[in-house]
Order: sequence, then C-alpha cells, then structure tokens
Amino acid sequence: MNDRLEQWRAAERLALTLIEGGLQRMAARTLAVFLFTDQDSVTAGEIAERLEASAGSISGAIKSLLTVGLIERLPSPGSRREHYRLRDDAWATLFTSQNTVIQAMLQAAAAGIAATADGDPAHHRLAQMHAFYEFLLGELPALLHRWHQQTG
Amino acid sequence: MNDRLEQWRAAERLALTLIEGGLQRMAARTLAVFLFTDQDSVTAGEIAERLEASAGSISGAIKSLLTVGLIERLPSPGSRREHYRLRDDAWATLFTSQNTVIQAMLQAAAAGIAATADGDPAHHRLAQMHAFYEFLLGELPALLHRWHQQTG
DNA sequence: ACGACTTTTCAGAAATTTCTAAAGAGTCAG
DNA sequence: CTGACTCTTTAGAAATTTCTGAAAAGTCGT
Repeated sequence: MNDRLEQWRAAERLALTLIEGGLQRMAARTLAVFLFTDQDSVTAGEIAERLEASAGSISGAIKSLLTVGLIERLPSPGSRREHYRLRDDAWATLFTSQNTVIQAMLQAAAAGIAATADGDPAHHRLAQMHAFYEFLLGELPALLHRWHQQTG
Repeated sequence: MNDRLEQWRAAERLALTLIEGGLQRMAARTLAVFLFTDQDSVTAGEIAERLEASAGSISGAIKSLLTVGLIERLPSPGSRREHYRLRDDAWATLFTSQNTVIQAMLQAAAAGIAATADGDPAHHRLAQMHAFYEFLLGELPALLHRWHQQTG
C-alpha cells in the first residue's frame, strides 16, 4: 500500500484530527505536510502548492508552528528559499505546550481561593482544582523523562 | 478578602483560562459559575441570570458539560427546576477527556504508517508519532491512579 | 547596487462559530 | 385536564476567526 493518493487522504485525515486537538486549520494541514512529505525538508512555496493555499496563510501557519516548537528552520544551503522540517521531539513538545495551560489554571484557581472565605463551598472546590493541577504539573517532568529514556 | 466583586472577577478570569484550554465560551463561563457559587447546586435559570445570557445558550452549555462529565444532574427534590453541580472528580475527568484525542491521533498515525513504504522518511516520522502517543496512552492510567491515591 | 525571487504583512472578504429570541416540549400542582 | 413554569430546540443574527490577494520587505547572486 504505497499509494500517493492514499497518503494524501491519510494526511488530510490527520489534519482534521489535529484540528480537533486544538490547532488552527491551516497550521494543522501544514503540519500534516511536514509529516507526510518524502523529502527531508520543505519550503513554504512547496507547502502552498501542495495545499493549494495562499502564501500568506502558509506564512502564518509556519510562524505558529515555529512558535510552539513543532518545526525548525534549517540553515539553507545557498538557496533563497527557507527550508523547514519537523523537529525530532515534536510530539513531546506539542504535549508539553499544555504546561502553560496548566500553569494558567493553577493561577486562576489560586486567585479564586484568595477571593473566597474558608467555609465557602467555592473555596473547597477551588482548592480541589488547585490540588489536581499542581499534581499534574509535578508529574509531567517525570513522564517526559520516562519517554526520553524509552526512546534513547 | 471575602469580597463578592473580587470573586466575580476571579470567576471571569478563570473562564477565560478555560476558553484558552479549549472549552467553548459559554460552557467555560458556566463552569466558572459552578466553581464559584456559594450554593451546593444551581439551576439553569440561576446561571442565566448570573451570566446575563439567554436560557438557550445556558442549555447548550450545560448539555456539553454533562456530556464530558464535568457536572451532574441532581435528583431534584420535588421541584420543577433541574439542579446541577460540579462533579467531585471534575478536573481529572477534564484531563482524561483528552484520551479520545490521543486515540484519534494514534489511529491517524497508524493510517499514515500503513499508507507509506518502509524506507520513506514519512514512514519514520509517523512511526515516531505513533510511538509517543502510544506511550502517553499507556501512562495515563497510572497517572490517574496516583492522583486518586494521593487524595484518598 | 540591481534584479529576480521568496517570504511576510495587512486590509478586506469569506467562512465558521456562537449567541439570542421565540416557539415547542416536558413536567408538576391543582 | 388545565395552567403555570422551566428547559430544549432551532433558525437566523452577531461576532469572531481564518483565508486570500496585493503590496512591502527581505535575501541572494551577479
């Protein structure tokens, strides 16, 4: 099953999944190209052609993927075109980027705790929320460490 | 610091954080009400009044929160109004609901692997993706177990 | 420094998401 | 059974997000 059309379909399906996971539409499709290309690296122009999208939207997508650390810009060997490729630890990075969400949750919970009295049911609920996200934040480093160990 | 206005502010800030985390706007605001109310349970009407939103949008928000298991409907004691409250394990549930996302990622990766040849760089990338999400899926149960042990 | 080529920026258009209002359905008391 | 009250559904409006096209900016070879 080494069929180009089937690959394209799988790529688009994966993009849809990534969108479900919270990525922006074009960023997701771009990421799918990085996954499914048979080249080592691709240029913005190649992606635009592949997705039949405007250069502008690809530019924005690449920018956001760079920001979250999923892809990297390669030192372009004497070419005018910038080359990009998927980073090795892309998936761990994508997962880890939720740390910032967890941190935000913690802060929000802390603010709520400070604003409520001890006996208030809300105080108790917020404390529970805080405890969970604190636990989570503490577990993540060890989790990623196990992952890196497993792969070597 | 037991100030009603400060509580309201903290609630709205928390709602914004939840929206960042991927919840829909009104679902997030509704969840914030469940967290910050000083009652044991609230009705749809009370939430609508609190958020100055239509009954319809609250109905939709409650439905989605019920679906993901963040809140529960209480046996209403002889009242016409349905009572809801935050579930005890709400935060673990919210975190766990991403399992479905992980499962979807796994399937998408598997489809891509099946569609590419062994030597293809894409094949390698997709295999890496698959390995990570498989690892993640395997770790989650133990993680949640540790959490439940910690709280008792 | 110039010309060719590529990427980035940005205002407006398109599409999607989200909310509301109003009608409908369900439920309980009497 | 009826009336009063609440929740749900849905079509359309409003708001937000996302994409495009064109102009501007950047880069490399000559």
